Amino acid sequence: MSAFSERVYDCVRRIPKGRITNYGSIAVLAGEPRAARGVGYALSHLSPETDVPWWRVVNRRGAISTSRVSGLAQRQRALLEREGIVFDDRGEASWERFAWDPYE
DNA sequence: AAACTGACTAATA
DNA sequence: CTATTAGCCAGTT
Repeated sequence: MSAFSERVYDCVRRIPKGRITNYGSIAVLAGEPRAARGVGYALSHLSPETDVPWWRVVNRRGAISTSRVSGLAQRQRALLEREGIVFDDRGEASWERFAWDPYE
């Protein structure tokens, strides 16, 4: 496991319940501001029993980015709604309202 | 070492 | 608004 992935997982673990963030922010916190894709790749290889709340990470629009994996998007949305996140008609969450501020 | 892939973004048309 | 292009990084082949 690379140091970058370790930092990514550590940052994701810091996301409070009921909040969401995007891949780019995680990349910044991990020390690589342009590694959004790397973040996505790292999260896609997590073990089923991991303690990392990967479902709190969505794309820049506040929508589920796991569309490419069958069934996963639906599961992620269910997990988020279970924590209080609300999705609109377009399947997007209110970024202004649920975004995680790492400095709080 | 080079080419490919992928749960990304920003800029452009 | 959507579609396309091009950059970006990590990990695999």
